[in-house]
Amino acid sequence: MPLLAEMEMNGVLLDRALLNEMSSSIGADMLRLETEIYNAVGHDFNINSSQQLATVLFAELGLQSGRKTQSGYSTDATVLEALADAHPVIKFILEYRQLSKLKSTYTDALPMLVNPRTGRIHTSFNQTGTTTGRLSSSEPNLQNIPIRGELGSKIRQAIIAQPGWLLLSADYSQIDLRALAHISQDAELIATFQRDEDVHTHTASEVFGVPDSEVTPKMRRAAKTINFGVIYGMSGYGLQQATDLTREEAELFISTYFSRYPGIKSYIEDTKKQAAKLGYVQTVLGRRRYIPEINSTNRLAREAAERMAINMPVQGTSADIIKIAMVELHRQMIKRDMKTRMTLQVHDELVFEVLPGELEAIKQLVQDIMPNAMKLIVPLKIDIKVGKNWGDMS
DNA sequence: AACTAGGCT
DNA sequence: GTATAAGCCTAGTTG
Repeated sequence: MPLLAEMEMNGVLLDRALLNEMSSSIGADMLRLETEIYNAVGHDFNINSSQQLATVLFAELGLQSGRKTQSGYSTDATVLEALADAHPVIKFILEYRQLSKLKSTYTDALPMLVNPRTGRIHTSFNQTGTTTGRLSSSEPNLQNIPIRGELGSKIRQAIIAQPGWLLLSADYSQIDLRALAHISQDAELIATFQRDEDVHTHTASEVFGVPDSEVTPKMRRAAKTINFGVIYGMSGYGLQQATDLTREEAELFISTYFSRYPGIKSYIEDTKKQAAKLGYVQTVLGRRRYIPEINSTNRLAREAAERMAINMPVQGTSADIIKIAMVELHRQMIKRDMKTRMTLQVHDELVFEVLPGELEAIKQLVQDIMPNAMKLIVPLKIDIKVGKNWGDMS
């Protein structure tokens, strides 16, 4: 029996042959990279050890060390990327790291978690594991299956429907920013969604002072970073780190953003004040998160608490919305005695394993229920895709 | 068990 | 002077 705090859903099927083949080919690539790395460095060492790697890079090769961790110099991807032109071994290490992650966490691990009785993977969806109201997923975590890059997308293709069936994915479009528009009541952000515009393009247009039609990909990318950054309480420094802007440009970018979206600025200020006064913040539905550190005399601790306070109502409201949709969808599927099953939730996305004869019915249900799960001041939109696996859908 | 790193939304 | 973007889970290394 699962704990009350877990949902045991139907499980998903794996293309084991695909994963097997990927494990082998990744393993072969890693061996090649290993040799390249040892040659470039002049000796063997454990590439998986960040400690040993730091010694090699910063003490032996004399590369410029950067950020420090608690125990020494960081060798994470942002540090290595900055060193990519300084020594040929860096690119090999970055590639090795990527392959190592995908192999150990996914292509090797997933097949071992197939239940011999059902032939499926049964993750646990933990309902009490987060501070914001999101679900989490474990053993295995099916909420962090790779999607980026050729290999990532290939791993996702290994999550398949049973023969003759289909997977349907329905994801909310920009749900966090729509929740933010609702909570903050910012006029400009509300108008963007009411006009059904591309939110990142529109932010770029506002901040750079050009028409939407003249927003370049680079401008849109910067706007996207700030749109997400705002939800997380990002600083000028943080924006600078995440983009190729200078510190001054980043500061200006943020202050311009707040002048164009004054409701967002007030939301952030009001939320910090409310949290300090009450000791908690809450979602639209009243789900609370207590944040005792909000009044800490330690500035770092207090500022971290402020960012949590800013983020929780947004992330938590999105979680409330998709949970309502899940409950209602489940009810309606039972009522219609459908064979189609809800199989995964990934924060703003639901995945169903669909009997083809029920495809139109489930599409209709999803389209009726998800956008109407909660009435916000802006519309909720979803995108629906269908395919034989989770990797290529249209 | 703590730490580092990296996968996802 | 210092650190600086929310929420998770898993794997490998180290002591």
